[in-house]
Amino acid sequence: MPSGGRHRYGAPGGACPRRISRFLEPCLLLLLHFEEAHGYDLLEGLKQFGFDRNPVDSSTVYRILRALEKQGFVTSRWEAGDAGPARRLYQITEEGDRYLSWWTDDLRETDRVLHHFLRLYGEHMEVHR
Amino acid sequence: MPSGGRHRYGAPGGACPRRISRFLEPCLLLLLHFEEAHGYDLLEGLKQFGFDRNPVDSSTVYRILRALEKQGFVTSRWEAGDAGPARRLYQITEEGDRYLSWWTDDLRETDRVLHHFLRLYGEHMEVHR
DNA sequence: TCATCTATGTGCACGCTGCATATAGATGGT
DNA sequence: ACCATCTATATGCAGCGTGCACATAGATGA
Repeated sequence: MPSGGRHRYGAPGGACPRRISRFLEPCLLLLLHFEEAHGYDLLEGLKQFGFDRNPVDSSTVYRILRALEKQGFVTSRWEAGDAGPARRLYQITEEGDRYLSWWTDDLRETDRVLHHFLRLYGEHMEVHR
Repeated sequence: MPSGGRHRYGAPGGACPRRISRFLEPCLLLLLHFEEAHGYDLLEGLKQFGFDRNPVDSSTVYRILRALEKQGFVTSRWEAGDAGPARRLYQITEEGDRYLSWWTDDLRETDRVLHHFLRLYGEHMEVHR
């Protein structure tokens, strides 16, 4: 469920209903807080955040990284490839740290709302069949 | 934070980064599982789901309700207004019940992913300052 | 030479959603 | 009678996020 055809408003296909809007952004920042990395590897690191079932599109990742750089949340430098083509190595900035912290607070609020919904659903369904 | 100007990718303003994509849909279905209601009152009921800080736009609610009806997840009938204009009274269907159940499973998955992120963040930040 | 893998990027189209606006019956004040 | 206001539903438009198709290009191996 939803079983068959693709319909708007509530079917996997197109945008996934599961995903939190712009969730990729804090995930990338967290991964970069662990260690500097380049986009191609970040794609791997993202899998643990539920992006294995619903794989991430690489173009989206690169676009977010460029946007984050434009806003000063990360910096990048070209790394000459000893194996393979050149690649951007991304690094989080102090402002990026703060932005990640803000994002996390925001996600905690999302979590609260989500719990409210799930608790309400559970309590209600306990009674009504 | 984010402090000043409006920038894409991570600022309240425009779409709220907090919100789960299409979250209104399961909220409306849950409220309708409690009892039949019309759109204008559902706007009130939504406030408990974090839509008080970031108020819901009524047009969005009405559009979702019509879409849900089109797909057979809810039905509506006109109720002659003894006070005020006529209004649609919405009722969830059995298929709507199943759809809500599917949505809830999906939100539980979101919850797991969210917890993974928050736990990782917490553990990491415990060490690194 | 050519397919393939690594790595990054652009163009386009579609869905979700907020804002402005339209419609219209009912209510109440001047 | 007129007009503002509240209730209630709905449409048009525009912007953002994002997936898909495709482009680019260096390196590797058959």
